[in-house]
Amino acid sequence: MKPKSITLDDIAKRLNVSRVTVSKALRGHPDISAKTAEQIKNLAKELGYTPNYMARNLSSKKSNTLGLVVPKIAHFFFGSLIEAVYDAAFNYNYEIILTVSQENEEREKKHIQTLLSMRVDGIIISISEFTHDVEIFNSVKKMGIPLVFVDRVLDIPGFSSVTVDDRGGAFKVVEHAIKVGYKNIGHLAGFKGINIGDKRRQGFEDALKNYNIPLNPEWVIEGGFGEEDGYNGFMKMYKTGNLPEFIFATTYPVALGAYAAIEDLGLEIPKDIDIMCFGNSDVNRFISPSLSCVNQPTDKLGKSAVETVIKHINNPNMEEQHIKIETDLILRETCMPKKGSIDHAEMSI
Amino acid sequence: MKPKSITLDDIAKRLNVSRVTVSKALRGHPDISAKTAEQIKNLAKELGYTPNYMARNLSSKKSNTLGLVVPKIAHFFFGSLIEAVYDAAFNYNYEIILTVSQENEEREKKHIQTLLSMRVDGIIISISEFTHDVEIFNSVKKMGIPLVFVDRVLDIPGFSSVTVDDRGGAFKVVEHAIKVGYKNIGHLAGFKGINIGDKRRQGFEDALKNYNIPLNPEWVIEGGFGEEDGYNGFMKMYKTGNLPEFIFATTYPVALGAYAAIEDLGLEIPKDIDIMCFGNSDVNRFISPSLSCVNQPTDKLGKSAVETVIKHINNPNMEEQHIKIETDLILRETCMPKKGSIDHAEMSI
DNA sequence: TTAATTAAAGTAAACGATAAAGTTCATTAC
DNA sequence: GTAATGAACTTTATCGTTTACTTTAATTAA
Repeated sequence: MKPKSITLDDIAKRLNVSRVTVSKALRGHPDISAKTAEQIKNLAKELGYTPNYMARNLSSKKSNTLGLVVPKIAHFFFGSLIEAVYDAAFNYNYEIILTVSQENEEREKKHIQTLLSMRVDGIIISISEFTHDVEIFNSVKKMGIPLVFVDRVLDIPGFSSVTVDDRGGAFKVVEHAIKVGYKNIGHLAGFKGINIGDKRRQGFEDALKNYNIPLNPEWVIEGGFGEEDGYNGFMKMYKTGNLPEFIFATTYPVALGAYAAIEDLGLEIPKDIDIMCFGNSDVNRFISPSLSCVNQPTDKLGKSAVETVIKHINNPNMEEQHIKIETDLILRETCMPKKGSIDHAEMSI
Repeated sequence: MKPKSITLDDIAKRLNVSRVTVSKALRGHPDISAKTAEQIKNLAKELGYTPNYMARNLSSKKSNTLGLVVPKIAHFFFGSLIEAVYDAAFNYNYEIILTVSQENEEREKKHIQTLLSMRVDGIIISISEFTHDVEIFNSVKKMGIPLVFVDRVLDIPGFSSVTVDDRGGAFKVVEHAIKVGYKNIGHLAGFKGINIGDKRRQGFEDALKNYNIPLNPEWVIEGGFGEEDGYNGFMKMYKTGNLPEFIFATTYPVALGAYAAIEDLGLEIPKDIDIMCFGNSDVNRFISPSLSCVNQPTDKLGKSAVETVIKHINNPNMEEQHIKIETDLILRETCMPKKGSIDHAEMSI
């Protein structure tokens, strides 16, 4: 039924050499003479030999594989991040095993277990919104598998991380709004207890403080990172009867939710309320008015994360590193000193 | 240095039973008494035993793993499709190995090779725009690994496929436009030689024929599936000095490119030119005017693809199946009989 | 000439599991 | 009372590689 696949032994027998000779030849080991190596390679190709990585990895105790855990895929930021990680891994000759937690701590835990069982050489993870349990990460450490956090990190010692400068990016946004002339500034904030929520809020507060602008607690709404959160958050703020002039949204879906609420309320951007957010996306460019934001360079994030795990793999004693990637503002039609139009020069994808 | 991980033998020795007893106990095999099984499970947990899938798979010749090959990730359609495949696989207890071809035939080939070497139990693939070489697919078949095409298929015998009804979906769009009252209808078409290009164009042509509307060849521009293609395609059409009233874009990025061109030309949608496209996205909802389209139900596509490979795996003699998923129109502000507004009820993500 | 070196293999063991085929002892059947 | 059955294990073989040693014969050094 299922055709038995060609093994090293099959090739060895036909050529009257040993299994090991074939193995070495195929891997370009210098032990083997050019002539023999060529014969072997030719026959391997002819027979359609396909190496069995399970056997190889079992024997060599190396899988050349990196595990990647993300909360979701169909999201601009994570989509780009994943793509960047794949690209970088490809260049270093590593395979990626991607798993998706769907923002679910249990599922995340299960995925990490699976990756460990697959004996990946290292793990890159962006944790779910709800991840608090540290235990699984300690098991990872116990097994001696390097793990690095990317973007969404858990603050536990012994692990490297690669993040964007969330605080700095948020600071930039609010500073920009202040320079544009706004004094009444609100924040649709993310959850507390996760770095992207905390640090962005911190940047928001720091910027206000830095420019001596009072913080109105009614203008800071804590919630999740999705569209509904933005919609509900804005509605909640509106119901206080007192809106700020400008809102800093903690993610772009939150901003989009706010857009929807604003339209439903018959308000106008930027006349009645202006807005910027953390994180770029397709929609930011195309929505009207196009949405200014602070950009997280996903390519750098992904590349750096891959490089960091690989360093840990090659040097098990390396100390933890905490890499911060700088953000940059992307200015579009919202929060503009003077009105412009969509900049088609930034067209991409 | 690297802590040696716990094996079945370690557990077996401590409990003075055989390795196999431990293996069976951990897998819930009925051979083992409840008492022994519990002891074993407890010790396994205590020691932090992590099964080694490489060894397991090598021995059992089953990996419980599906390979997935897609052209890109950071694209609404593929993002959703991937998520759907992961979800479905999760429910069937299969792991997914995702690889990304970046629309590159060579890379795609390499990835398939890797998946074969990993001994995945089956492969799901959406081919790149440029894939023509059939050879690699025949090697897959020779190895007896089931492969099913999803969305973008290669027309070769012996493989199952799951696609949306591209022709039918395109037909629906054009039919809708005709019913709205348009008679001068153009098409920003995709490449020939790939099903999504050919079938969508076919649906376009069929609809015109069906309603006795002449086809103006100047209004059919062939190109790729990206934003630039849409931009350039529209510009090309514009330069003929004769625009249709309505354009059917073969993908949503093509439509977005057209939007950009239309704005650059100082034209207005839908007054000067109306438009719909094949494929939904976030941006479709948020762009102004919001973009009507025919939706590809990615959840059904993904689920069906997974189910089909698994059927092949469990029944190696099963004949090829060609599953077509029906599409549905999503009507927004473009190509509307009467003007409406963004329907926030369809908010998601 | 003889010992040391080297190139090109080969041999044996190990990697960590599972599958298939025993073994043992207590029950049950008749 | 003896054979058949079944529960609960054990033994042995195998999966397809790689790793770490050997071996062999030829080459080089002194």
